[in-house]
Amino acid sequence: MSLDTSRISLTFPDGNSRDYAAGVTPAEVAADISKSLAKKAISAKVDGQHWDLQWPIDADAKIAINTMADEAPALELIRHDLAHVMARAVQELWPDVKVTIGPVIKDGWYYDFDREEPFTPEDLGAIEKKMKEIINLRDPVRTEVWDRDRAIAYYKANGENYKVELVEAIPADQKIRMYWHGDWQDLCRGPHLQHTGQLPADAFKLMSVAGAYWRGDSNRPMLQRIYGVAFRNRDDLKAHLTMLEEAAKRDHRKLGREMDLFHMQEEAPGQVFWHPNGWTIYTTLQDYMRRKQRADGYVEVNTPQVVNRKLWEASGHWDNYGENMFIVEVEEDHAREKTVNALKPMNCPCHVQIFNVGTKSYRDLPLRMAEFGSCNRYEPSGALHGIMRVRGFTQDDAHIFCTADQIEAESAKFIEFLAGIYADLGFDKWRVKLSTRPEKRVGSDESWDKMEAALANACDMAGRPYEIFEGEGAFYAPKLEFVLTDAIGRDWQCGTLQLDPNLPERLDADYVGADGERHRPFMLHRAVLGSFERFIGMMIENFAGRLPMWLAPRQAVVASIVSDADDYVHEVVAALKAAGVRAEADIRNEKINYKVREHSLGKVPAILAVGMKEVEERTVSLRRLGENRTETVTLDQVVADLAAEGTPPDLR
RNA sequence: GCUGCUGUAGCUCAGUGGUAGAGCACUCCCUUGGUAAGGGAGAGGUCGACAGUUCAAUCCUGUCCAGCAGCACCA
Repeated sequence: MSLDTSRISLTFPDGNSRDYAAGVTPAEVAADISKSLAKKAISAKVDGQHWDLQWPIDADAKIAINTMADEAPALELIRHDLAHVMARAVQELWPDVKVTIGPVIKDGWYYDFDREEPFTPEDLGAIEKKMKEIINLRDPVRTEVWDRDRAIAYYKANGENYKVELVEAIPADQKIRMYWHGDWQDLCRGPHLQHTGQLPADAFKLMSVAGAYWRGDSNRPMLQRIYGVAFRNRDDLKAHLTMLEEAAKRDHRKLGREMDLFHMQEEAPGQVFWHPNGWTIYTTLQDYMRRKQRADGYVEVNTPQVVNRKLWEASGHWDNYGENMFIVEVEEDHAREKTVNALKPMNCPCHVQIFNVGTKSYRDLPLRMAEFGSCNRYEPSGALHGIMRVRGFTQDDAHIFCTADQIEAESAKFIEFLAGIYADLGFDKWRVKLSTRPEKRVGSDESWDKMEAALANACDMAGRPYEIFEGEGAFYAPKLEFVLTDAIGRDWQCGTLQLDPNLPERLDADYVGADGERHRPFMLHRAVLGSFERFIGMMIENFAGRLPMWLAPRQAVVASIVSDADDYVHEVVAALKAAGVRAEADIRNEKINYKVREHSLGKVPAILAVGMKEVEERTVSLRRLGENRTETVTLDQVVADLAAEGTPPDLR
């Protein structure tokens, strides 16, 4: 601690410290250490904060000088400064374009522009070229702190209305930093590189252009957003582009076609035509879920698809979600008015109807009511995506009717149930999000305290850490969401556990308590997979089509090498089928190479080739998907092995 | 829903103001081949739908439908 306020002490990562005049910049500190460091430096870490090399340091601090070797700050600065460089390139090419915002995102950045003409792919090439020119200029970066009025006046004079709005939105206690490289100016809090020449001209790429609302608000103007990706060097960029190609190869829409799982067509947008192969996956998964649910104390029900609007009015869906419901109107000659129904968008109101039949006792609770409920929602056209976001789908839905006291134990029980299923399905990376009370809500703070605590405690009981998402809960109650991470690192929110004191109230559900009085039950909405359509789509991409044997629609193909082996092929198929293996014969007049290629592309886990040698020895030549070696196995052995591997995990 | 792009054979894609082509898949023939495409022949299309411009539209214009990317949405 230096006593003289004009002197400060900076401590380096190695523990040594040096004194400097207050207001020293990291650039000066770096220069003080070595000439080469001064040149290589890109930014600093000052008391844990990412610090521009030009920002003065006014008090004692820990300091570390960053170079391109420090991955996180390097990528941050590269992507950030490329956003500025891109904005400058655009304005140099088209001076009338207005700039807005350009943040760093995963793998890169974007920048939103206001321009009448749409950007074309050719424009992106021209912008990239201009960006490289700007990088080569090695223009130093300069920042200044301005006062608000000056910044507003400046942007007004330049006609940059979006920037005016941004400046006005900056909280009064925050500095307004103005940024330049060359003569080009932007509003930016930084930090930044020393000069544009520090940017890797060969390690970025402009990817796409798309519309985006100003400030994310669909009532405001639509801007044009250009996306870019950037890395520290060319190899990293190439690796990223290769990864994108790999992800494209996993696309469930492409694999769905190649594996003959399903198709979709214009006449039924957002709805799936399941083919035999795809439906096998679906029913296999559903059978598994049904067994798991039964074992966990659920009863299964089934409820109507077409339900009169009266029920949706009572549940509140008609008012709140009417626009997203499929309406079915029926004209009846004898009726005074036409009957208006809606296809059910969710199952809960129907489940309450079942609950409401007869008088329920506290002894009936908790009542776990499950349905593989077919739902239809009129999703906005732009939201549809393969079988992942559809208008007709089936949830692995259930509602647990319980008392307030039972919420915690039921929630914990559900988390364990879900954990077992994710493990069976091959997902070991998943996390829990706890969404808490939003600003607009109903119910007292005490009741929110209790509900949030119940969910948090349930996570603790199940031994699962959770992240809190403040204000993300529904207006009536908090919820848990279960997010799993797939094989290529993408997150999918699948499971959910939503508390609900609201719907039992609206639909007047009650039970008789031990005290002989009527009480309102709580409802827990819960799902593990979410929807079968989405979950299967996600699994196809996760496994790149190579589903675990028990879920693979075609588990084995027995292929003849010569037609004299055909009879034996049929015998092998029959033996496999008898053992419960989904097996097919391929005795087409084609070479074995051709058959192997076709079934490999079809992602069949086991190809059993049979020639005269196998016929004589009563063996098969087994080739597993993804391997290019083969193995000779006796018929009995291969039947036993494939049957065992094809057994669902809960039946092993 | 919004912005942009796209829509030609089952799939992937060429192409033209004078009503169309390739490869693969499909059917048939030859071939019986030992682990990722053997050879030949044939069949297959209201060029997304509807209007308009034109002597003539798959091609140009408009509207609609669907798909793709992003945004917004996701009870």
